Amino acid sequence: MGVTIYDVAKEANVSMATVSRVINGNTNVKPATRQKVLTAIDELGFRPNAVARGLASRKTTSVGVIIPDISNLFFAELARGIEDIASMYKYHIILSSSDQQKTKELDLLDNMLEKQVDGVIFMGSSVTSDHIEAFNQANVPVILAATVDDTEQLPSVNIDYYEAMKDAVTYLSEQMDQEAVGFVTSPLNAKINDMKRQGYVDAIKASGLAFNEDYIYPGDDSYQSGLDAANYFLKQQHPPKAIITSSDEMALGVIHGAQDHGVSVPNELSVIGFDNTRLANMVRPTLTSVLQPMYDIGAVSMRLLTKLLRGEEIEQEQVVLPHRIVERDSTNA
Amino acid sequence: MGVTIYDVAKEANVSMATVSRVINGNTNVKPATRQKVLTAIDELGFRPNAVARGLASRKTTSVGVIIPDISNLFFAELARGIEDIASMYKYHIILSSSDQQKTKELDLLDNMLEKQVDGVIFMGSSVTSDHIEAFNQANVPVILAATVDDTEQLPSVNIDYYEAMKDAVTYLSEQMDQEAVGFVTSPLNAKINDMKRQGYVDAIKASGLAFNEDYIYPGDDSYQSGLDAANYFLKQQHPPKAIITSSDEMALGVIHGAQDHGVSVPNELSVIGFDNTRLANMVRPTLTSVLQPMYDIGAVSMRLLTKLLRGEEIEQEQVVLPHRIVERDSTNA
DNA sequence: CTGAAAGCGCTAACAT
DNA sequence: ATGTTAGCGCTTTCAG
Repeated sequence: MGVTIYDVAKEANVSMATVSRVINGNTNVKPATRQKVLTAIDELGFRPNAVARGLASRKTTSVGVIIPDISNLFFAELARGIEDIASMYKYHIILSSSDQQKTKELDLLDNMLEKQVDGVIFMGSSVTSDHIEAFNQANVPVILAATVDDTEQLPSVNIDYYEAMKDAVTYLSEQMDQEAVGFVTSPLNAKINDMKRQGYVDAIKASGLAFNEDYIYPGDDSYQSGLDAANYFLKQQHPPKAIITSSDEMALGVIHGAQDHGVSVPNELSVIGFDNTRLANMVRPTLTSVLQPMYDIGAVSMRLLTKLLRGEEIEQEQVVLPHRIVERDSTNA
Repeated sequence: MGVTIYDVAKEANVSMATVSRVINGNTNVKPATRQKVLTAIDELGFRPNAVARGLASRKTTSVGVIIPDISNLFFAELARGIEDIASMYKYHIILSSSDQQKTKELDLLDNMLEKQVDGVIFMGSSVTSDHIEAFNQANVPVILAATVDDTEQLPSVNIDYYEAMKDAVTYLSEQMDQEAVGFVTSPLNAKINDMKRQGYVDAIKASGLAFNEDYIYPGDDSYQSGLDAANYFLKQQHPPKAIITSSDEMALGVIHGAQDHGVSVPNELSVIGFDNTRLANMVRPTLTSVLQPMYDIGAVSMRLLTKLLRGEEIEQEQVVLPHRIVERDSTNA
């Protein structure tokens, strides 16, 4: 624009320091002076230059968000949670999609650090030692959202994927009496997928069933791979009587795939999704799903970051949010 | 971090000006010198401070994106288009959701301008004169994406909503012989909704049908309002034989609502959605929909912005992208 | 091809 | 309560 703090100072007959105090809400300003300055600001249409402020104060009030794919419903919801809390605390979001590519993730981090973000929220497929090193080098807090790191060195917000999956399988097997349960995995987050898989295996065994590798289908998180999974399972000699998927979108695929095979859900096949996105209500039969509070994960991550940024007390750096099964019509209650 | 251009200069035995030249790719540097500097940068782990750069150069290589709601599939897709092109041109995105609230939109714009964004992409419900004024005051280019402004004062990227809706209704009435067509509106963008509505009315009249206000149901863009719309229409004495909605999500609602009433789609009722989101494939019957290229709208908007920013030649500031009807199983072809 | 010096617009001691 | 004075880390003339 051109109008600076200096112009305002002249207009209001004060020093630039006083103007600075006013725009920063410093209390040490006589009300009359403040008013004079405010008037001048208004008349001149002064807008403080956040870049200059950032340089002088070494704080930018902006945080970087690295997300696998903003067009994915799951992450978009999470992003919204981050955003709402960020704006509540007057932070801005610099948002970039990484497509889960490690190089891109690291590059984005670097770019964001160049922009002097005050902190970073990271969502990604896996946290390698390269990641950890980069995060440590960052000199600003980094928080993992819906992303697991074995070493637990970084603050993070997640649900207990192992228990969640175990609960889901148990829920299913309780109503089915020793019937096979299929599992459609997702490559989205390597570690999380491992935890889910382990939960699945343990629950299967706990319910007295034999674990069978054939009952695991590697999905890619898309609707189409749900369709494919249904096809895969239903062509087996002893198809599972229930299928649990790693995401709702794949669950819809499974349901429709089953219906295409003339298999009725939930009578002949129970299906349970994961995440409890809005999709769960947008299918017939409606989808039973493991609720993962995406919005909350985002919101809590951002809240945690603000605490770190303001030096507030942190009780727990590894936050585990509750999950639960939301029963709908794709399973027999 | 602490390591500055000055440290690098000392380490490489050159002046900071030379270091600056190297990191800016200025050609006027002897290869040997460049190499020395590069080595020093590497050894010291120097990371240029984009904030300082921004202050000195008056360019931040970041653009503001004001979006109604990032968790909405439609906008998320659009955002992805923006992002991909932005990252291709080395721009960063500052992203904020406005929930279509005018005050919030204007506030966000202001904040982004304080951050000295080089340009803005705006998506919103309506462009009032206050908006126009604010945009003009901005001193950086503002582009409307999937957002219509009557006055055509601002560069924008859209489809022809009027024609698109007209096409959809014509498509429907051609296969139905004088049957009524219902329309579920959306409040998302006031002006766009008007255009769609006008397209609907004109097409109805053109096909020799009488226009009937009862055949328009005011939706709110949610799945639930699609359900409600189906309920509303099917309880009428002469229910429409086809329904066109302003979004795919509402169309799913209509389909399921109809099925709940025992009405078969498409045999007894044709349904056509709008936007052709991924949702269109995730329902049975699959949904015929008017394709609106969200990703492209985002991508083209961002590309247009980069042109404006680099002073490149612009042929047309009001870009109208093509639409078309994607036929699936919710209508009788 | 390289260096010196003057800012960019603001914050943050330090004075007064 | 208010003013003065250094920078923040970099770009950008202007010299040479």
